[in-house]
Amino acid sequence: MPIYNSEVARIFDEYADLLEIHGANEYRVRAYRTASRNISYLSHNLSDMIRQGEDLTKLPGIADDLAGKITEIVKTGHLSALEELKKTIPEELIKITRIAGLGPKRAYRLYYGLGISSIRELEKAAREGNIKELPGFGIKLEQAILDDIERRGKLREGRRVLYSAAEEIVQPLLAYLWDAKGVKGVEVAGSYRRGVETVGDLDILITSEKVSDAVDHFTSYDEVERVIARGTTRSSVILRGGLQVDLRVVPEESYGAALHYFTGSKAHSIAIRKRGVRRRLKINEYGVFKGDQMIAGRTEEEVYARVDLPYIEPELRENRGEIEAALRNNLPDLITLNDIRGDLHSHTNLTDGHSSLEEMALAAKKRGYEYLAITEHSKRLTVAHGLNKARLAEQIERIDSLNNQLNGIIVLKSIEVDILEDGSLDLPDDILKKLDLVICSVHHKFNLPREKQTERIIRAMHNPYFMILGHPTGRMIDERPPYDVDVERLIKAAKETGCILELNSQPERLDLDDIYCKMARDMGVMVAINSDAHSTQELDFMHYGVIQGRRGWLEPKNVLNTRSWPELKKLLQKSRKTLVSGAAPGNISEKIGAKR
DNA sequence: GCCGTTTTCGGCCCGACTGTTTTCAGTCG
Repeated sequence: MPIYNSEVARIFDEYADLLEIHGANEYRVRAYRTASRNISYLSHNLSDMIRQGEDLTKLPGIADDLAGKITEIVKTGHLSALEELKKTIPEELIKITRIAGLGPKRAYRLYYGLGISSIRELEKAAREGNIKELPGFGIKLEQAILDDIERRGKLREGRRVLYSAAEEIVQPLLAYLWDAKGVKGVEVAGSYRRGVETVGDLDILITSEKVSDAVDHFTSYDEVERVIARGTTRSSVILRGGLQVDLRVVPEESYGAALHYFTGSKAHSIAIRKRGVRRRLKINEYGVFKGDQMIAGRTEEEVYARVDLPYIEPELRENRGEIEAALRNNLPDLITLNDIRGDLHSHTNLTDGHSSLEEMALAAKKRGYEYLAITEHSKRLTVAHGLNKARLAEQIERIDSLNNQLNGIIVLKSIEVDILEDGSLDLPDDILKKLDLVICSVHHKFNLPREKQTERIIRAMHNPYFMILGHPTGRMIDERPPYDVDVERLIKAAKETGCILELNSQPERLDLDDIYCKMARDMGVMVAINSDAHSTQELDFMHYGVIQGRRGWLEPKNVLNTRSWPELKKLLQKSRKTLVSGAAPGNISEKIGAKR
């Protein structure tokens, strides 16, 4: 059973958590966290590196000690130092540090003072009034603990909200904040601005001539349930529904510095400030300082310029190589919604969609698209009334006739065909061959062992009509984990067989995720960003996919549906001819000119 | 525990806010 990078990263993170509670040197803790983060974004498998005798200390943040620990984990599946530590500190204490107001120090005191090692015990002790008696604790902290436990109960433990749900909250809140007297600027920062698929809280930045008015206006917003902090420059509230919103009021001359600082990510901010330190500059949310003198801060561009970097787009700010790319003058020219020329995945009311064929076509035209692929489910998916060969043949005729009537939009004859358990497709080649486009997806048997699931999909990719792998991991954020599949191998197989991977824009899917998008891009495999719309309105989901794609460093040239229909048609036909004629597997990505 | 334009030891990002304290520790982002 090979150990994956994510497992090594998880073990290092857990070790860091326990070390912190144990009171270890904070920089030692930080070293494990840094290593964990670096490992989880690595595009090479650590197991492979060790087997091939590569030097792990070449990796950032890894020296002899951690290289040894990685080797131990890869060879034995666990870390003995972590097992030892668990004997002195219960691992459940980690959960306690996630409660608002509690961190490692207080968790440790709760454990040694009252023997508390679980949320349940914590709640009981707080209700009985035992916590306020501990030194360093008091009545307010005790109440705050109870409040947070209750809030988590409502929200489900540690839940973050989908980006799309946060978007619904953000729009009216921003409009409301603009109404305050003296407001000169309002912007959302934080993970929302970086386009992260789920948002833990909202960070809003405001510039105003009347600071206290702005804070008053904010805290009296109709949706505010509770005010949890109220300072002169910062204020935090909990909205109905449980989402926390932090407001920061900043002066205009600091706006860029503040926006940069509060957009994060934390890792990116730290890396930027370290570059500042090396230049004897102090960078904080008020600006860039040389001694006591402020030398920049009105715009983000100014801040970057002071550490000799070009502007870096928010979606890239994760310290996953964007600073190094900026130094090489090699930042990606990120895709935008305007680059998208069509949608290659949609359904109609013939199967499980809600709009008619004509309605979908016209809605796509209205969005300025050149083409829309109607990709109904295939017969295996009975709950969705999937099409058999005869019904698909009828649909092909309907689309042909619709295309004769329509102007300015082309409907592609397509299918989202099921990949069966043995890796064959749910419809025969003789009908697939009549289509413009074939998406292949896994919709059942999610629980196959990793090896079998991976083989199943790779076998399907060798079918000459396989063009796009739909929602490659099947995950539903917060609802269903991805099926166990080796995505790195899928990307390699896509490269070999000339297949394209989908980035599905349904807000709870966003599958591929950002990290795998970048991996596909780095390996020269193209991505198709599709809405998977089941109604005309859902065509607008495309923008979620574009945001995720930007987080995955995708440029227009990496994305299939930035091509015009004639280009796309030529490429798909060419690719199919190569594959059907039995020649060596072609590579659509290379043919279309995807670089890198 | 890592790292090196302060290079093999000494530093490692920075400030606001709260609560529990009488000057600051802990948490948070």
